[in-house]
Amino acid sequence: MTEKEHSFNQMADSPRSNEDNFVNHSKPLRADAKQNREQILKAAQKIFAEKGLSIPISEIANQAGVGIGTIYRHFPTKEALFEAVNINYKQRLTSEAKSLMNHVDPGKAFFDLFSRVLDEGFTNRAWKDAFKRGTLISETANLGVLQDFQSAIANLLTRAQQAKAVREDIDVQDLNTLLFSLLLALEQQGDASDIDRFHRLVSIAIDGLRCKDAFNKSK
Amino acid sequence: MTEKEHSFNQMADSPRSNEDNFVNHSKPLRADAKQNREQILKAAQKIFAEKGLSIPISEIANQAGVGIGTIYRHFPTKEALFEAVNINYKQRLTSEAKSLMNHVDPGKAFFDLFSRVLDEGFTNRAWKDAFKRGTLISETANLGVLQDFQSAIANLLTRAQQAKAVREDIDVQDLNTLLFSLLLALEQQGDASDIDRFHRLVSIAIDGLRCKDAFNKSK
DNA sequence: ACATAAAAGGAACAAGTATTCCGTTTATGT
DNA sequence: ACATAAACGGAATACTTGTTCCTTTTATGT
Repeated sequence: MTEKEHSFNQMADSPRSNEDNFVNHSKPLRADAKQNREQILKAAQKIFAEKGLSIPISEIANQAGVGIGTIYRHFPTKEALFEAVNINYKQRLTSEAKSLMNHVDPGKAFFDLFSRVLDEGFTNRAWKDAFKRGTLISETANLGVLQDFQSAIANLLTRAQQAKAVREDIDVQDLNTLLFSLLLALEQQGDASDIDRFHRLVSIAIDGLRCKDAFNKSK
Repeated sequence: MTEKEHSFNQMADSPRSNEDNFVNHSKPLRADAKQNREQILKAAQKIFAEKGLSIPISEIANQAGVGIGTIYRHFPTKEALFEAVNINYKQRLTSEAKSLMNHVDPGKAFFDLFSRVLDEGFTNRAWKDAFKRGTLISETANLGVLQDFQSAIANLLTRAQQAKAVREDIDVQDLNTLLFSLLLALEQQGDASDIDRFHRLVSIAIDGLRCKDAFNKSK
């Protein structure tokens, strides 16, 4: 195994005390602390997007110009930091989805969102990894964001199906899995930057999703 | 990160001495050693297929009823063991591909192989992982097997394209990536056993791969 | 049976990295 | 300026898992 990839696992199984190990951002917050928090989020956003969930937390600390301890003061786990960063992407895409819900052409609206999600993933590794983990959001607190996202997609899918633009035998879960699989597709094979190949794959998926109406070629 | 998955990485960077640390299977081989070797391969085949490359080597040792040291006596690295197991799958599928090369219907031949590869991956996690790693085979010694496999697929693809059964803008690499992505698709989402969903995805891919001849719906 | 080289086994080691702990530094109100 | 709680930093800890090393066991030929 010559590969030099970073690890995915090994987050401690049961943190000994999550009590007040990190700031309970509910009331005050000292000036420098606030600034550091922002630096951490900015650094995390950048690095997670570039390298994905797998980079060591220490790199984010470096990039942010703070110590490891400081990160843990602000976020209880690496996971929590990851989510804090990713929730933005989700909200952005959700609002795009919502604005597409009233588009005159349900088919176009659907495929537009489909492409948007894929484009985001193509350039944003954090988004890919979030998809990869299944749980787009696990915090109970942010459950709403996930539900919004899912229901926006479901809505677009249903409308497109009713308009006979998308095959009717699939559900949101299928869609999710399909998106996921395409996002991961280019992770392998050396040049993950081959955008042409990526577009060809997306094109295959889109054609495959189209409603075949009546004229199905026999098997 | 509550997930309890096993690790993917962390194989030592540069083994200190691979000289004669393991048996140089070229001449003799004591009776018990031979038997153990087979036990190890059998166990590895089973466990890798079930759990993928990520299970700890110690589990294979347990399953095989031998010590860890014994495994390393036979195979220089975990990687080497994995390859020893996987080479079989590749040879099997390659011979299937070759026998399809003379099929009367190039389109059917192509899609049959396509499905076969996916079915194998659906039930065999080792195969999925092998795909995932990009390097289906890295040993120079076994390079031929990989080339056979690739060229068999390339042949089927080309014939299908010439017969206007498959869209012409894709190459073997695209195909590889597509297969890979579908194989990974179900790794996420709890029930990896949802064969119906899997078939729906494969169906989408197949429809997307079909040649659209002339009547392309406008965008 | 015996000698001996082959083989087995598994404790010890190496490495990567998330998380904790605690002594030191700093912002803030008085 | 000062006191003090808040925040910081990063070495130490914990834990996982591939690989090595060396002692003990065993097959095999005589």
